[in-house]
Amino acid sequence: MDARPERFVAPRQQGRRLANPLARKFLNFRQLSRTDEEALDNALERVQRIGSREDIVQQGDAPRFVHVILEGWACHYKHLQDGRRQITSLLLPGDLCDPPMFLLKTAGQSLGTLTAVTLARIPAETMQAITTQSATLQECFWWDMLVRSEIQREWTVSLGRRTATERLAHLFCEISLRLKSAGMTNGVDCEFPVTQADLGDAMGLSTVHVNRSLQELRGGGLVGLRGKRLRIYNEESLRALANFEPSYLHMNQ
Amino acid sequence: MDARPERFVAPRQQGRRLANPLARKFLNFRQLSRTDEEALDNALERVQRIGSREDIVQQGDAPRFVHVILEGWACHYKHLQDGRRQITSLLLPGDLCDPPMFLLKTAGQSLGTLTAVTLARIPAETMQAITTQSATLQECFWWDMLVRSEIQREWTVSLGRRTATERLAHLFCEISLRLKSAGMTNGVDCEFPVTQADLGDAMGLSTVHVNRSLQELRGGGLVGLRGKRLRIYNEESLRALANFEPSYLHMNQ
DNA sequence: CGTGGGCTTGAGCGTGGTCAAGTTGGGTGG
DNA sequence: CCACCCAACTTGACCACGCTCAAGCCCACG
Repeated sequence: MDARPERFVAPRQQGRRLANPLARKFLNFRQLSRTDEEALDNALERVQRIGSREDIVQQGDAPRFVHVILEGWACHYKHLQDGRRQITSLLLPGDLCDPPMFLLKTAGQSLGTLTAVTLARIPAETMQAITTQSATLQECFWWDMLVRSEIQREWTVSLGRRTATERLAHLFCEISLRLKSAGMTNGVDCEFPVTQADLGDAMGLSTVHVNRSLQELRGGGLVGLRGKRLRIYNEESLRALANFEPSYLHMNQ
Repeated sequence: MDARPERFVAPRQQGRRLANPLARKFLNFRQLSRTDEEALDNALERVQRIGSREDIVQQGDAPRFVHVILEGWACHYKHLQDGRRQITSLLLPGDLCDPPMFLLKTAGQSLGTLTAVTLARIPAETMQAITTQSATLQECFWWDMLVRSEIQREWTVSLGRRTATERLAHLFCEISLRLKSAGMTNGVDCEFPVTQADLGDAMGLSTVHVNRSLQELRGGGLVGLRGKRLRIYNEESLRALANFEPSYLHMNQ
């Protein structure tokens, strides 16, 4: 795990200030004052790179930071003792990994990377500080938490009541939209660096069945998934198949 | 829906102040000052009674209140258009139904009762007020949200990777503990006013299969479930079967 | 050029679903 | 207090979605 501490510097582009990925996400909910934005920039510290398939937080650890993904994908997961694994959430660039978890004494689930990841973190005290200083930021963190919770609920619906193909279709719709809000796709073509085994662990399916369901989606001309890229050929049909209602993601309020 | 507005009055018992169910729950996390406790008592307003199987909030509604269950059971759920239903969470006495959801423009899922329910509510403005006035209360609400989120994650694990019997066993362990923390059971015998159909909708199973799995648990001498009461005969085996690790509920920190 | 991780395919099986018919029992009205 | 009724529960027969095991394939990487 080659960590190399350095302060986060929000990239600037074409003269226009490009918000850091977290600020960018919050903009879906609220305008941020210059002060808020700076507070947020300063809060992110110790940018570090972590390899693929490594743990950032392990089950039982005492949480001391809020992590933010800058690049790469990660996930929360849990192992049962006989080896079964369930991925409970997927974390994309710009995502907060563990909103004020340090209010809890121990992390309930592990947080691991799916690809190489660049991440920043906010120490508990900083979190406390910026959150008491700015009511807006406080609401932003709440908002983020509420949205993740909606996503989690929707996963519950998928795992409980959707068929294998529906689940995958629904997940593709969700991820595509989330990446779009992070400015990482035009909605047609995006990175999707997740193995079929991972997909299975996320959607409660076996690898084999993921593969076959994927073929069904491909066969219907709905999506393409090759070489870590997802292509959505027919978004309308995909959404119809998945019964996808984007409102739960609460984008562009 | 016979609503009869009245202010919430915390019951007193044997000289010792008995906290309102919300305060009581928060005590799992933090001591509350007298001021905090009073603020909380005053925040709860318009106690009302709602019949069984009615909606408190419907999908798409604009949230304006945080509801607190005083008596009875409720649930969040979602219908798919072909009639499939998934219950995404179970709400017990003392539970907050929708933490600061009014930060979101619309409710993603419906909130309905499973039994007759007595509930109080906190208006958005009050929520704002008590939360800015007391850092402790603010943390309490965060804590509650984080715990619900852990529960939600554990459901994801159940639906994704546990067998039917394991799911039910795990749920029984969870509910029993949650009721215990609400002071509503000694850990052996508790109310369980949920039909097998509801259980199926919660755990992603058909009613028929719930029934058969239940018989398996009964046959093993682990639990009894009759007449809206749950009896846990052999907690140890039940937990072992379910692979139940109570830490995710973060009780008695 | 070789190797291993990830993907694909096939065959057989099992958990859990569906459909349909009873049975039980709590709650209501006579 | 009993009779009735309907919702909830139970059982059986059959079926299918998705799992397991096993083998082979592809291709990115060293």
